[in-house]
Amino acid sequence: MAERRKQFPFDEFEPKWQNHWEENKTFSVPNPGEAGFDTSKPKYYVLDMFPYPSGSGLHVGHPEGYTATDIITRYKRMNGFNVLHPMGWDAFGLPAEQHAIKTGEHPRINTENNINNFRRQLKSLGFAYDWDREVNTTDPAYVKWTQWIFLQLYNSWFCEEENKAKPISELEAKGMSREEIDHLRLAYVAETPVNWSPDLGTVLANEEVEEWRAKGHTVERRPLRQWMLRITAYAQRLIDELEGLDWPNGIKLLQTNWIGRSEGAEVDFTIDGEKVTVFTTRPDTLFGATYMVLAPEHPLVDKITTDAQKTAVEDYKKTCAGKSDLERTELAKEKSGVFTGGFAINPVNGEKIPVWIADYVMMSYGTGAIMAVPAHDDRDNEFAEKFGIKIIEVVKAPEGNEDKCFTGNGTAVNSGFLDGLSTPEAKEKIIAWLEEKGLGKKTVNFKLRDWLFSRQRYWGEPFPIVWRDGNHEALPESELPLLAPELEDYKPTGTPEPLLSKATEWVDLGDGVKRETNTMPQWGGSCWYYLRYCDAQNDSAPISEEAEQYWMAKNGNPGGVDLYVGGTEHAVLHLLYARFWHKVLFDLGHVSTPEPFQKLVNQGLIMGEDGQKMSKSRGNVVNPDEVVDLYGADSLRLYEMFMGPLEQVKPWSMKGVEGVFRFLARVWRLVMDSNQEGEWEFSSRLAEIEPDKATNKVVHATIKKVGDDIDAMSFNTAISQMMVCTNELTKLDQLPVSSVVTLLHVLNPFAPHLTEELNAKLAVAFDSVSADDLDSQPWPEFNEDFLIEDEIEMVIQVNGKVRDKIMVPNEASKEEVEALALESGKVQSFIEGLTVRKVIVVPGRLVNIVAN
RNA sequence: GCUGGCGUGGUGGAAUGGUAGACACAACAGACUUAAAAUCUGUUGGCCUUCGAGCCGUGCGGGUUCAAGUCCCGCCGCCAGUACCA
Repeated sequence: MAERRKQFPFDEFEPKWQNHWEENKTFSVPNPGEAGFDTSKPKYYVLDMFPYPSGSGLHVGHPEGYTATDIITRYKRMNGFNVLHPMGWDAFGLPAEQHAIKTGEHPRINTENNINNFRRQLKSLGFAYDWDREVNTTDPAYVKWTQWIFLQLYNSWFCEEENKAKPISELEAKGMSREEIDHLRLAYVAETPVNWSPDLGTVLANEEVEEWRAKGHTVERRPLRQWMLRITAYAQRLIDELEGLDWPNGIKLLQTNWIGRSEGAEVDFTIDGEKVTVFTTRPDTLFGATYMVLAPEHPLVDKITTDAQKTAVEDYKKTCAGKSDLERTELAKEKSGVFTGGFAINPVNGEKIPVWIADYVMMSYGTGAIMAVPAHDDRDNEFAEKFGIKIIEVVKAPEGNEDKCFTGNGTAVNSGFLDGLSTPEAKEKIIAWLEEKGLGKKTVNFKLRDWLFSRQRYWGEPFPIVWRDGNHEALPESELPLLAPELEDYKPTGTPEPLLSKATEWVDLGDGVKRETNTMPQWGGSCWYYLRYCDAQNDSAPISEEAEQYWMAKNGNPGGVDLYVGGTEHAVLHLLYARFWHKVLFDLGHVSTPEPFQKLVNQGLIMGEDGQKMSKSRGNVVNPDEVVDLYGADSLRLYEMFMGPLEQVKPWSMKGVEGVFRFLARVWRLVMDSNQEGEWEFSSRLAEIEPDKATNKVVHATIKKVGDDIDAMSFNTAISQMMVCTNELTKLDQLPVSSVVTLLHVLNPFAPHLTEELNAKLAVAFDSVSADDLDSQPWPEFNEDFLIEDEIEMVIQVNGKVRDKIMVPNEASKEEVEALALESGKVQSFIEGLTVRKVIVVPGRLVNIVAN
């Protein structure tokens, strides 16, 4: 480690101010009805995506978003808002369970240790969190309400007519049977194929598979009985209600595509008198369907396969079943399939077309059967060419299109009564025709699948469910939280039997009643933590009505949280799941907004100095503790904001940290100098004098720009303006105290320790300086008058090229400016012999003389 | 393949259609110092120069405009996400 050269004593005053904030609970904010709550202030809710407290501690990527929200928090406080800015821990998770398997120690212990380390690190950065509202998803008091919300889902169904969730009790009142009701619940049990890892002892979400495989674990595909959440019921609302949110377009698009709405039609074909329904987005190409493909798992396959094809079909089905979805796509370079021997009848023209099975058709989407139109679908085209199936053109491409297989909109041909119609017209007409004949109907399909919600882990919320006579039953609210019992060992069972099944006493309730042994995934706790922060200590409800209505108030927008900052990795998972839960809670009347997060900002990844993604194996990971030790928390905060735009991916540079460190040292030296003995004393340049014009100008321009830039979350440019201001002040022989204090004010949200320290020192020596902490004082106002200059420099262009610069009086009219410009000697030499055609004057900026 | 995003000095980056390169890093030169560090000052896109200036320059090729890094069209490259979704 390099020798520390202390240019200012950050290692003394940073811990001092952190203790001061902690002791005074400076950043704790009361709820409505509590002592000290100021009803006159508007609210502002600034939220960070809470971290998983991993064993390796904070990464420099964490403080990037956290510093951004911290600046906003401090700035909004200074502008008169009640600001809610909390932090907590997404603490369930596989790593803690892995640790438990290795050591036999309860995962809670490891989790607590990691949380303590994370909390210490965050506090060492001086963030303005309200630590009284700290939330931990593994805390029994929190688990209780996660399970309570699950029961809300369990006890609800989705009413299609009203397009919202409603209580199950309504169905019971109608006299519906238990079986009918169980088919409608938002939380239900179903047998589905899942990613099962025997050595991890759990199923994994699709997106988790790669990560664990890379670490050497095996993952296989097998059908299991699982808890599912009916997120598909909300598919349309999850798309439509993105509309009013202030989110990056890319994220909205990602969610929209993930949900994957496609409009089309279901069309009924017949095979040996048996009806087969296909889904297509291009019903207008029905005349071009030259074969049909069924998914290998399609229930009709066995029925229609002829004896001659039986062996081939059976073999093909076996090959497909042995492949995971992943392998199925990895090996997807070449189309494969087998003819069943059966023929389907095309309802539009009575033609007999061969029926194939192929793995490019998925049982899980649409109807698991397609009509193949090789002339106008790339996949069908590839397949037909490989197997020599007829290709009939039924859409004429627009003039000039040379595509081998045209998939766009054109004009219908070879299509009987559709001929001559444009694609949209043809779609409409054929759908009307099918509906009239009872051969099909307009349909909407979504890619989104219901959410597989159970895991076989230990370290997760147990389901508050018991089984009696083969039926599931909810635990009464009074029995929550239901906590997992301690286990002798946490080793996986090796079978898909959940780990909790080892706790036989806990599971077996007598009389044949048994507990559900699956646990919830980590997403459960993170789906509603932003609500819990509003009322973190409440033990009679997840959140009180009053707290919800204040902190999650709409203020004219659909979302309750005013600003949510975090990484893009949660674009479709957490952000979709949380929206879904929120909508259910909204439908049931527990929350007052249809959306949880109004404004979303994604911070960009911080790369290593080598431009590669930071990773232990590359050895390019930067530890924030080390940076704080060498340069202080303010330097780390400031550097992360100065690197570039928040949303952008950018590489770390220790030299860059030194740069902002030098800047903070310059600010320090505005106030403090070191004397012969090396002790700090007040700078002799400081004086309680009126700033001159130039000083006022730069200081007030800084107030304005920093405020505007914080609003726009353009922190890097705000910092550069403060650097400009500091450089100007450094040049002065006599330094007005008021100007220095103003600079400290605007710098405070960025570098709170240094600025509070200097302000406190100045307050002792100068009567004009308030002894109050900067964070409790209002944001300084700028005076527009100071920004106006008597003379402004204007650029003179001839034919768009800069030829001269002149000073003109501020109040000069366009005509006067034009005259002055034309008088310029340099301009004269460039327009000599030319005719001036036009003169454009942009007030305060430039003059462009057009001549030829 | 598809969908997004992005291409500006040696580097990170700045620029309501209006002076391209703010601010910072690195580099070089100088001041201070016995010396180094720290600090301060200056230079730093390229070409050319008679030292006044001039010419070129924001991935490439076109276009719109008095004026384009910025808007439009067509390419090329990089990054991210996604993948047989009918």
